[in-house]
Amino acid sequence: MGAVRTKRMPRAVREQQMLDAAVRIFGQRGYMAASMDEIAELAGVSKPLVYLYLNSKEDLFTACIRREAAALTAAVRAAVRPGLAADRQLWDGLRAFFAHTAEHPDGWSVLHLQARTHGEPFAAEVAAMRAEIVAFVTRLVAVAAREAHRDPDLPEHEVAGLAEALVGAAESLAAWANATPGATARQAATTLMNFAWAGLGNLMRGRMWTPPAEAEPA
Amino acid sequence: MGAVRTKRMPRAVREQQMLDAAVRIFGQRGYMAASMDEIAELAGVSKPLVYLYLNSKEDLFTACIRREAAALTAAVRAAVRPGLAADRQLWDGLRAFFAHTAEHPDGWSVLHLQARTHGEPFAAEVAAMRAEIVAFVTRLVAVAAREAHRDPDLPEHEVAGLAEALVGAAESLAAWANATPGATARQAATTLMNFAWAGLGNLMRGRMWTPPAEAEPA
Amino acid sequence: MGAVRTKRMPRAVREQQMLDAAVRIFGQRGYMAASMDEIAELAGVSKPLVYLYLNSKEDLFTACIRREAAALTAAVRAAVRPGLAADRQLWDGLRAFFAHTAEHPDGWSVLHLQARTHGEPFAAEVAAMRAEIVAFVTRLVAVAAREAHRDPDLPEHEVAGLAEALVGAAESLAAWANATPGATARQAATTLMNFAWAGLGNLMRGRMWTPPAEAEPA
Amino acid sequence: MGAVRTKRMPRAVREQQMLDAAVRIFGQRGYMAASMDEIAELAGVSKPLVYLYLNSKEDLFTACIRREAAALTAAVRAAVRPGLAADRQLWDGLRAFFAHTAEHPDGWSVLHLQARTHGEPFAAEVAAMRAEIVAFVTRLVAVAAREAHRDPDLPEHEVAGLAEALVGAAESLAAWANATPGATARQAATTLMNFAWAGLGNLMRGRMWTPPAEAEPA
DNA sequence: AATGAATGAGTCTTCATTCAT
DNA sequence: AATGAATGAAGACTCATTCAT
Repeated sequence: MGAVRTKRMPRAVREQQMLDAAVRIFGQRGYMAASMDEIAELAGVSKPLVYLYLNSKEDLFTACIRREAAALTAAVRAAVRPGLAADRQLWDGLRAFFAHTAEHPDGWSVLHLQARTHGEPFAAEVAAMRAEIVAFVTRLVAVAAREAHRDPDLPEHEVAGLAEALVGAAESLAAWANATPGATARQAATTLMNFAWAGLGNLMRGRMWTPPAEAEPA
Repeated sequence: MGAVRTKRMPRAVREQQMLDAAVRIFGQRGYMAASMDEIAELAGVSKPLVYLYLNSKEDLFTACIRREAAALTAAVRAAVRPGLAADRQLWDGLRAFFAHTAEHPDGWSVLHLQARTHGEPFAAEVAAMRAEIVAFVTRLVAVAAREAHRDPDLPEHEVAGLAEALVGAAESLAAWANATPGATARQAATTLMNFAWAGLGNLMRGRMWTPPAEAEPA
Repeated sequence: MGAVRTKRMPRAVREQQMLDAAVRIFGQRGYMAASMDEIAELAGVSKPLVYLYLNSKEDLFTACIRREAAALTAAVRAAVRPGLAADRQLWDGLRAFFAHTAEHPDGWSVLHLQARTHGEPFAAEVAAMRAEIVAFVTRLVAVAAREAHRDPDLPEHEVAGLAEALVGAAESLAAWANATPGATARQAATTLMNFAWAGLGNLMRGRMWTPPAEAEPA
Repeated sequence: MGAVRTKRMPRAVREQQMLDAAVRIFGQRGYMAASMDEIAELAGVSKPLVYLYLNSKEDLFTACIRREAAALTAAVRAAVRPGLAADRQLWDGLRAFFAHTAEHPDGWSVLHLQARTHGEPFAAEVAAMRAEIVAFVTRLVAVAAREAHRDPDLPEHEVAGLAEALVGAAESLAAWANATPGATARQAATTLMNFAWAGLGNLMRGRMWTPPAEAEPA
């Protein structure tokens, strides 16, 4: 079942094989349920070699997270052309995001599910990547506001919430798109653009939804 | 740290104590990392008693999921008054949702993070609850469409995607609101209503965002 | 599955119910694998009552062995009429033995298998019963020798070995007869009489089998 | 009490050490009462190594049964020379059998007592070996019948019962010889030959023991 | 006469990790 | 560059046994 035990490879190559195996196992079993034995076997190496190159289970998991985070952000970045209109940038980024997560379900599981389920060492790693993405989205919103000639009155933390909601919706849709047979990356992106961009547009034009006045005790 | 060992309680009471402890440990450590020893100690009972009443780690986890799912849906249902306008219903539901998750972070962690990270027995349990909520949201969207005199042309699976995105955004915001110091349930709900309802409103009026025509090879 | 929980019975009756259950469980699962829980449930009583009446697992097992041993020897004794010819006595005893073991397979399992598999406290109990039976057989052999007018030159320990072999063969045939569909107690007894009595007869008449002279080193 | 912890041995050697220890513990304590801890300590290894090589308690026990069964049949087979007369073959086989069981009491306990006391996985293993031995004895009886010019009228299942009785008697005598201080393998074999061969001889010549005619109701 | 509530101690099993080559 | 041999530590689960009523 494990990869054929090919002998004598340069370190860099072996490391990638190990990370490939680890991402697959971690993504499918979860961090705790994954066993170093299984990873080593799938990688086609002996366990001591895994330890020699990657030190420990924690380090190995961290390396997986970093590699997959880098791959995901790289995919998104490559798809976005800074010169274009804000909505076009968002659209391109979303499509790249959905496409990448669909093509790398184990990597996405590692980032979205597994890493967040286990304490600080790992969650922080993903938080960093997520912050980068949220920042990117926030920039787009700002640009859009400028394009719409809106006074920059949208309160700071309101924008943060919006970006958070958008990213959260995207993450959720990624899982949904992966699980739903007919759904494609393009459809998911369209749905989200409809849902989000229109809402954002309204906000830009100052049309906000107003909560009902309540006479609440307590 | 463990609860004081109070002696001789009726079974029903002890079971709740155990579930309380289990939700806390599972929520904080995750399913695999949680140890039955720790749960028993926190519950103030011996391990055999936990097994006598709850059978196994799996069954205990399932019981936690069920209890927390029931509590969450009950909280939301109690807040929504069916006679009111659709946006008001959504608003009330969202506030209850954010308030409940904020007050029960471990329960929310169990439902949102831990249960989904581990295979079918558990994920299915949460999926059932989620389906219920998505159905509720979908109904509201339908009502809104009727109120807006829109022809029921919104394609079926488009609506499913929208509801999915809305729920996903809400889930994401819940985590964000819990982690961000100044954020309150009310704010999170406001942000989401602005983001979502306005977008939905546009859709209802037929103003959709159109993807750019592309000349894509392959 | 357990007996119906009938309330308030005199102690003697309850004890028999418990022993019935215990013999069944011990006979089927073995001493170690049997659990007091299962025994109590099958007996239709709570566990503390079992302990109140029978003290401990060891004592319970010993009580089972004693009861079943007594029942078996009683059955054999009842079948044998001391006045008759030796071969007739053996024949009657064997038939009773095979019949009883066939009717009480769990009891026989307790005596023949389970009790011998676990250390001294229990093995001794069965050894006592077995000694009684061997003594009975030995007496019959002596009678037969007298009837055949043989000088009582058969060496003491040779007789012991013979009786041992006969009893061993009987025990073995009991298991075989229980496991073999068509076999009856009568057939098993006939086979054994043919096998044994003829051999004994020869011995009585001084026709022994002589081992080949060997020039063995070491 | 545990063997000295000798370091770094090839797997095959370690496995034998483990089996040695396991046979001893299983033979003395029984399958259930034996603890993997004790076996590992007696073998002079850590418990994980036992699991690494032998997988589980069940597998370890099965391995013990197989090894001891193979050793016993090998010992008997080596002693029997097919060209010789039937009684000589039986005599040689019996002596080898008694000698082997006397020299390997724990192995014999595993085969005769422990393996049969626990359910199908193990009992079947021993049954196979026993069947082989019974078949061997049956062949000898057939040869003897031919040598005695007897018409092959002995009914099939009568022969089966006879072989069963003979083997059972041998098994029983083995335990008796082991437990009785003065008894030797040679004596046990002599006793059994006298007991059995003479009886068989009579049968061959058609002198069977006839059960008394009975007027049995039902 | 009888039981619901409770536990100390032990069992099998697995895992991350290292040493010697 | 790579591995066969080995283990300390821990985790899920069970069991015989006892209180308090």
